[in-house]
Amino acid sequence: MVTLRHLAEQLNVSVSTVSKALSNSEEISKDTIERVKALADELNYQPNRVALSLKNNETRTIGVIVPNILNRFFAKSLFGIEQAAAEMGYSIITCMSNELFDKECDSISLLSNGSVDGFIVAVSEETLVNKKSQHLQQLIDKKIPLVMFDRNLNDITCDKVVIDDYKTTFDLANMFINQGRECIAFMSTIDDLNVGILRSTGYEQAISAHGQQTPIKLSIKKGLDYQEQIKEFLQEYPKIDVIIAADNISGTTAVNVASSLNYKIPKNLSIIGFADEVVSNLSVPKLSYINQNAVNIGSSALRLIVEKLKNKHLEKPHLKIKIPVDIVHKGTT
Amino acid sequence: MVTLRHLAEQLNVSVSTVSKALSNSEEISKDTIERVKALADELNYQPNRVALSLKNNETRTIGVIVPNILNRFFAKSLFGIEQAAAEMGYSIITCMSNELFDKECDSISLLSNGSVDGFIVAVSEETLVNKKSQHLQQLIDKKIPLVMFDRNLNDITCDKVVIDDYKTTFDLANMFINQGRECIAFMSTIDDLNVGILRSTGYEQAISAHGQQTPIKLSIKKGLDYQEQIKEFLQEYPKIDVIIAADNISGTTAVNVASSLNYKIPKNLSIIGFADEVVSNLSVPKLSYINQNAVNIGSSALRLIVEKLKNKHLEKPHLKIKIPVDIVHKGTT
DNA sequence: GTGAAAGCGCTAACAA
DNA sequence: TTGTTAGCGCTTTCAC
Repeated sequence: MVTLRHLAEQLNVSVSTVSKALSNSEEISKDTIERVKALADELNYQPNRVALSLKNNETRTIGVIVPNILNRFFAKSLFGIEQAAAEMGYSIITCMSNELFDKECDSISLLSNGSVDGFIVAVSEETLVNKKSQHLQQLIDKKIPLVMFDRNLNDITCDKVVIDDYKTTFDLANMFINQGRECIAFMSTIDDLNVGILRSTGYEQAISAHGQQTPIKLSIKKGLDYQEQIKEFLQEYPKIDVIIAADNISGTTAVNVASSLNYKIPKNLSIIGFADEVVSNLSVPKLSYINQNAVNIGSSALRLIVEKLKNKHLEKPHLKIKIPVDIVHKGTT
Repeated sequence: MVTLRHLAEQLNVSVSTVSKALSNSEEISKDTIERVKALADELNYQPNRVALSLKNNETRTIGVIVPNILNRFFAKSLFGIEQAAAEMGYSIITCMSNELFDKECDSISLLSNGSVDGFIVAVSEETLVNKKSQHLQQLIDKKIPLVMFDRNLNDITCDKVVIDDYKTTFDLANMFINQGRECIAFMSTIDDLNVGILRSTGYEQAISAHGQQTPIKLSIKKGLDYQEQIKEFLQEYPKIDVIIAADNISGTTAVNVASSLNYKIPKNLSIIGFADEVVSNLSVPKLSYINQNAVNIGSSALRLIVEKLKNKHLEKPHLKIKIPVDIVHKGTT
């Protein structure tokens, strides 16, 4: 690695002269600046980032902790985070909790020793279900900036980026009611998560408020065959004419299962899920979907934390940003 | 942030005493060690990682550059990398090239200034197609360890982790030939990538060697509707009784399109794709698949680079690790 | 216009 | 047993 000292020695000047020359200091003669820059270019000098971090007490790196990158929503969020980070000259260190509280704690403590300037976190299922928050509270106590997204804890006071899960399914159910649909069902693989509960409640309250229908819900179990569970559900409630799927897998699966059972979609059965363009294309007909704009969620979270870092002296109030969702009608509504 | 100096001042000892005490040095009295550790615990002291990095000239961080994390294969690879890294006490800084050469270069130069100890890279489509390799050659010249996986360049001499793409489709085609299938087709969305070409060639040579059939290939175009393209292909070649899909989207799509056209799967039409359990479950019947063991590829790459870092003084020959694939028969074969 | 020195937080050789 | 010092690579204040 080429250092300032290498340059200084070769040019017979001092390290500080080289440093100043490279930053175009007025103190240094034009001639020296040129000589220094020429050699720096030639040797492909790059200032050591670690030394700069130590000196400036900032790493320009953000720690990102997500539960599971195989979940397309988190993959997209991470994509948004990285993209925004690259634009702003930041790097991201990514850790995956695998939905485990302990791994989440380990990751946070591994990084909260100066490795990163702040954190973006979506907590694990375990953390959420057991409402554990000490590890995040510790960050706040240490005054390390924190932004939570999607999976957030009410106990923790920090900036948050979310979608309005409740309102989304509430509106959706009402939309179908207004279309004259008579048996609107709901299915979910994420019944234990706050976002899952909010989506479920939104659906339920819309149906109940209407008064003519009762909520019909399938809570899909993780270990078992999804297709079988959906098939049995459809057979148990043959009157179902709408399915609202709360996650990004069951919607597509439902379309394909229902098709194989010769349902006419969307004539006799409408299906909508939380998904995106790519997932939508995996079913015939193509799944209509709620686009959560995960990329946007991620980039908003990143910009928010960089904002906080730049104004660390100010004690700004904490924001809760709600990213709007899009309803995209394809072949199943 | 609590530093050694804080501890030292509070305890009226020197910084070096504190440092030694915390590392259980024999030089320090039991009593002092206890007092130091007690205070360190109380104040939740954590050694500053940046300072350690500067001192030791190693960051215990690996730079990971992938083309596109929304591709499930890379998401899984990244998962494997992170998991192995966490086990070995390493962090990863992730950059996404979005299949662009320039972004890839930027990421590499952003990180090759001491930010990371080494790189794990799967190059972008652009890099691959244009065979650009200067940016990677620069790493090698600087003696920064590099491991490439999946998308690798022949020009670059470094450690590599891959699967045997050619042999996989070659064997697959022969399997179907031996089953008596008479019209084996191939489809791909990745015809421009080396892995795509290898898979295509494997298929083609197996078919040609057999002599009774001619290769039938569909090169799926990115901008256009996948389902339409597959539908037209099936209608153009109604005799097709096997589809080998080279990527992780077209297999599932093909099953669902063929089902909607009333093909009897797998009786009259077998389909197999490069996919995994989760993707397989998205079609009815469930897609049979080649599991590339992406997680394993990722963790192998990580372990390989850590190995290199630990033996940086040794000039070991470069390895090319071939990760075996699994064929998983589900409902479409 | 240039250089010496201090300091970011840490470790380790050396001194006391 | 404890402390002093130097140094990792950099910036910046202060001398010259």
